[in-house]
Amino acid sequence: MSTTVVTPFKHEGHDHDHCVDDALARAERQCERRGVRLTPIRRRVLELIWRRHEPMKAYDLLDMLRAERRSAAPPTVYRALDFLLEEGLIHRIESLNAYVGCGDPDRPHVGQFLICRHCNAVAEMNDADVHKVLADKAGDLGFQVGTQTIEINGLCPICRDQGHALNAV
Amino acid sequence: MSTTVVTPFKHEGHDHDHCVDDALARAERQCERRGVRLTPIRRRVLELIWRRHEPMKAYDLLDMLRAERRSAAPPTVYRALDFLLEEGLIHRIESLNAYVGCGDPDRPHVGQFLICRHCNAVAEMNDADVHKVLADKAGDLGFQVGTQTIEINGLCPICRDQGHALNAV
DNA sequence: TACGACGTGTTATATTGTTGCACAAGCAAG
DNA sequence: CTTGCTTGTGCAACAATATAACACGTCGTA
Repeated sequence: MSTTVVTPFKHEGHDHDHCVDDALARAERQCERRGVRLTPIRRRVLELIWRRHEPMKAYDLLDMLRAERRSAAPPTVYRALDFLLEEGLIHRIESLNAYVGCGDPDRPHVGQFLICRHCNAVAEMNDADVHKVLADKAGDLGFQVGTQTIEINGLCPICRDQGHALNAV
Repeated sequence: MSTTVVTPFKHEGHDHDHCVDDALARAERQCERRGVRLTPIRRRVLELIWRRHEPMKAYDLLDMLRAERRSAAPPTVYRALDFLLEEGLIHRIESLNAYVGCGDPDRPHVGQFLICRHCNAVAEMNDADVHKVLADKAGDLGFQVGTQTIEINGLCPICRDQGHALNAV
């Protein structure tokens, strides 16, 4: 089984406070190791992203930031996001213009995302088979693969079990 | 081999006029069959997209439209794009906010795109193995797959052969 | 003819992301 | 410690992408 579940769906009963604290602690350790600064703004943005455990839009983050920091403006948020992306602490979901926390920031990687169209939950996989079959097929066409953007829209286990259907977006 | 190359890279020596005319003729036939109207605006937008054979941005299309139709405004372009997307005549590249022609509009499908970071050329694959491995892996996690967004950034055969490197974006 | 569906024109607005410059905070060399 | 460098932040404006709302026109058809 080559699947690594980097960030699972937020299942019922998971201790979300703990999950967020964990992510922040990991981020702090990693930044220290790398000699980069997880400043209060950057830390707060990362926390806001993890708190919701679903893709967060830049301007939603901005609104939240503004509630506690009068000076917050678009560049405030985008700079923090750029830093967090750079350090691998978050990923950008292209199909949503939104950002999610990364459960495994240590190694640089691109994620393979499963996005629930009903509840917006996101899980991140990192599956070597997926990566390989894409790289092989692209290679057959003479294409040299750089970064893969893979975003699957559908229904998460919980929403599926609740009888929500794919066709009704 | 489960790979279908829906739209190949524009290789040297390919007769681009013919390629564009073909795409337009196919589009016309398909719209007629379906009883929908490929109006002059819609046809022109489709033609502009095919002409360049690379991802086209909405506002670039708008600028071109405006050159020949004074009344063109953002809704003019976006309505045409919506129609063309709906009919499967073009695809949207999420990671670029751009649009490309589809070489096989007949059957509804989502494409798997190879995008050259050097020359911006795009090829569309539609590979059943890729689709299946993703669906299987997602299924293992209890996720029901709806639509797949797959966009691979890298180097097309020509740019690769010319010695361009991946790391230099 | 009258109606209804569809396509377009027009204006305004919403959403998402960037540039440029000034200032402040942390840090290292002398 | 202080000078100077690098990095982070404040702030104002702007650029790029996309949608809303409503009026009007065209065309097929009852």
